[in-house]
Amino acid sequence: MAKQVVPEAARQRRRPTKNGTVLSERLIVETALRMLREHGSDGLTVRRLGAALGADPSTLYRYFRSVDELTLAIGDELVGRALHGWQPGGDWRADLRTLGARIHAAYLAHPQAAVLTASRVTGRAHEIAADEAILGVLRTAGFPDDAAVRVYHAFIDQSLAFAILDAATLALPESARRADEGVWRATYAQLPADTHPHIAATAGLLVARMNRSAYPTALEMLLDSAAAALADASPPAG
Amino acid sequence: MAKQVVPEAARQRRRPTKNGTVLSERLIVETALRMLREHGSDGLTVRRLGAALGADPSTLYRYFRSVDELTLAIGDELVGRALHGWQPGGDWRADLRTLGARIHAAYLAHPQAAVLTASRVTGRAHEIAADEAILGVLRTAGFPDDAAVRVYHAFIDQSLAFAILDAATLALPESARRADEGVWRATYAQLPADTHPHIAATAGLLVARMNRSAYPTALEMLLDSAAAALADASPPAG
DNA sequence: CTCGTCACGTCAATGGCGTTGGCATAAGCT
DNA sequence: AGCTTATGCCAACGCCATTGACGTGACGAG
Repeated sequence: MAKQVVPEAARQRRRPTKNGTVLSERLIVETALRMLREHGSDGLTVRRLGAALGADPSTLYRYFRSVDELTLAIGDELVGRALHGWQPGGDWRADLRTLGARIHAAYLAHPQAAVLTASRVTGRAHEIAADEAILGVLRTAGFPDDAAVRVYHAFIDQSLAFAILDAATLALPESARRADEGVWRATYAQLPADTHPHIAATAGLLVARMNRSAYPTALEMLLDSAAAALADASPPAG
Repeated sequence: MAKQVVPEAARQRRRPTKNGTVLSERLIVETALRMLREHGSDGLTVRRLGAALGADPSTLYRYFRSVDELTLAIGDELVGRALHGWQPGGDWRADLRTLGARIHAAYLAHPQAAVLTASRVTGRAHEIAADEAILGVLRTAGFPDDAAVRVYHAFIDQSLAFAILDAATLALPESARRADEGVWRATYAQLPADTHPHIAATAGLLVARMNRSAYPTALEMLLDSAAAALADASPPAG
């Protein structure tokens, strides 16, 4: 029989843990986010999370059926933070830029968490709100439904893909990051010109660009292409 | 003292394992790839990999210092398969399209492996060959070095980001995939129009597009933009 | 043909992990 | 005051990656 997990709203009879903290879904997610940031992707374990909260590890299963469910909650919290306080401004290009930048920033603020929840569909409140917001921007701007869905899809994919890619390099454990960086300097910068002429010729430029994000450029290309589609769909008024 | 890992070439005195198989770096990587495909991302463990090879788990540490190193080898194998037999054709746009498609395909053929190695720098042979190939295509086509590096960077990022994003949804454990799909049908398709008008209005279109990749479109946008940059840099001959 | 070396396979053990079922207890309702 | 039950704790299970000590068999040297 599946263990019962009572939804947050119905929770009532909280008992403090041994050391006095009072648990809640929110407190757990926030603590998990902090642990991810401070101790890396591998630093978050049920046992350590329990310890950080002063609670027995097994207690957390009263709030989340599994680490996977906790993961989804963390992801949705990230989306929630990204969208918090956002309002559409009326210019769809500016709106999409802002939304994209917010998502990107939220992910980069917690790269380890971002990587964990990459590509999952949470179906939780914040995620749904984000989808509704994006579709709303496009449809309000006059995109026909099918074009709106196309642009929505491309926008989501591009934002997520780049945010995750950027986050992934930030989220690597310190050791892996140093290893990867070492590989660049030790291997790429030293390749002889006779076997690898093109890398050798551009090694300096390559290393300099190493940690730049390609997202802003890609987003502008997407916006241009969407604008062209919109112009086609709705011929200039008057 | 660090355990000694002898490079493949220097290996000599192979002894068959208990059940007769003769190990090699290549055999291990290929078995790992098969296990990933068949049993999912969580299905690959040192213990199970050992069992599949008929070898004691600890034996694998004679070939790879850690699972992380094995992971990098798997990633490089994927790149190697993607580029195998490829030759530049002289038209840089076509070449980049082909390279992108090959990488994309190789990743999608082993989504679990692709996700594992996402965003790592292996510094191994195949990866270096790929970088050299891409830079070669661009510089041979007449891109000045800085433009070549810019396009290279955008191309790599976009290819990898989308390949990984696409692979990630394929790579989820069966349970998570069913859960995510269920969320779409159960949650998104059922949202009432008064609270979520935009999702409700486009639910059908959204669900239909669910598993389409945004990569091809994004790649064409990138190629167009690169072509424009090239035209600026080298005014038409004649 | 013999012998020594040592690469490589195996064994056993360590400490960590997620997860579960049983139990005690205190919060809130009647 | 008494009952129900949500919630925290405990102990245990079967996994995991990794390591150090131990053999043993293949090979090169003579």
